[in-house]
Amino acid sequence: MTIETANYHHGNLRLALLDAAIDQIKEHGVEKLSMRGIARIVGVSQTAPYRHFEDKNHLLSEVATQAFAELYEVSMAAINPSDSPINNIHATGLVYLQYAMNNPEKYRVIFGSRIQNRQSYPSMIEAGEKSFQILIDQVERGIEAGDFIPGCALILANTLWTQVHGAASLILDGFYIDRELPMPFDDFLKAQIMIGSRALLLNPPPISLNPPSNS
Amino acid sequence: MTIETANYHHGNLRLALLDAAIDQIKEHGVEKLSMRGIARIVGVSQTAPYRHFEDKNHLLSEVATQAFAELYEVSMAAINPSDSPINNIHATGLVYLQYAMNNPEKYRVIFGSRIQNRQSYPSMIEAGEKSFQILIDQVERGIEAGDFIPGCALILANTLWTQVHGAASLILDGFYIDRELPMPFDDFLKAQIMIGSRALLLNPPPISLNPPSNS
DNA sequence: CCTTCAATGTATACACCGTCAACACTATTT
DNA sequence: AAATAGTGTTGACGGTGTATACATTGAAGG
Repeated sequence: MTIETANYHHGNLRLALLDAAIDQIKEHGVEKLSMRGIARIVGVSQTAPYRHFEDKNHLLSEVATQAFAELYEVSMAAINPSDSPINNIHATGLVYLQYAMNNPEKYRVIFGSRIQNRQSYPSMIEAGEKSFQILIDQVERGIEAGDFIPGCALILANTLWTQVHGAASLILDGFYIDRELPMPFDDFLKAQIMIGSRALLLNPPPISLNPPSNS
Repeated sequence: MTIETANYHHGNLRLALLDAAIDQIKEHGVEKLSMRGIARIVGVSQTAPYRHFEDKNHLLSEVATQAFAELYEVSMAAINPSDSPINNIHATGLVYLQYAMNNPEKYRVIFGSRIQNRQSYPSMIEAGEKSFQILIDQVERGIEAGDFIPGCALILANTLWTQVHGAASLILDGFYIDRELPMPFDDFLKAQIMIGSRALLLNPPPISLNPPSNS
């Protein structure tokens, strides 16, 4: 209860450890995160974290859950219910990529293979599904409106997800650092999203890529 | 030269270490790979590997280069020069995904964040670019034939790559283990590829997803 | 042929890591 | 006031990547 117990009992070690972990991940990447390291930062003994997290994997799964929640927030904020599904998809795709680029190490925690046994962390999975549901909703709207390929919304939403996740991964893994692109990077991202989502349209408009895309 | 020097000098430690490393990666994943471990397997001292690989990162980059080469091989084998670009793209996409699923740990070495400073391993980068070039070539053919969106082949090829890489990542990271799909997994993969590549077509045919796709 | 030398191996050591077990302190409940 | 459950510490075990110094050897040059 008291903020300054100051001595033996930390007060809110659990939270402090999580914060320290996220900090370290942001700063030096998941690979460099260590249990002993965050204990040192928070100022407790090296085994204290184990009173609050069964092991490193459990800690990471909580970080991932939190990151998923953030991904959900930015995606949701990009949705405008009165706008068209395709526009909403463009918007969420863009903020998704921006989140990944602004939080590369957190994104890697979510999707990298650092966390094992994903299926045994249901609250993390759920947080991820919640974001995905945003996409499914928009796709369903598009199908109902007759704009998208009819059939299974889940499949279509999946192509969108894989598209944008693939782009995020490749970007974070440095595959575009040296490659010379024919347009500014930001336009490149938009073009990727536009093309990817074009696949969903029943009658996609003919487009060309040379003029830097005005829709 | 002699196969059985048997004692102090191993003969071809470098190769033996690489083999052991790939073996361990296949069996237990990159995360569990250790320099000491492969030294133990090969039967040399724990620091012997450092006579042949500057550090673990260099070793991994060689494994990745090798895996890229395999990816190139399977992709190239799926190309039939007399077939249409879109069909070739479908075919390479499928074998790409199959490679990823059959060699999950190797795929993770290539793309996971285990390897740092990618740009300082030019031969690895080159091996990757070579595979990517296959896609670019087919896209260029499609553009020239007037079937694909005109403009920049690199951008279009990239959407294909991100699509298929995103799918591979999500699959390997276990995101489809529990999700119930409306079709057999193999059809799911094909549907993803078909939809993704549909984005490139200037006048994509109207399709529906419910009948399990007969093209 | 013998010497020399670079290549390739080893032994030892340092500084980390995740995590277990035993013990110490403290807030809360009985 | 005593017991207990929660939270902290100390110390240890077995693992890791890698630097340093030393040993062995096959090949090259006198």
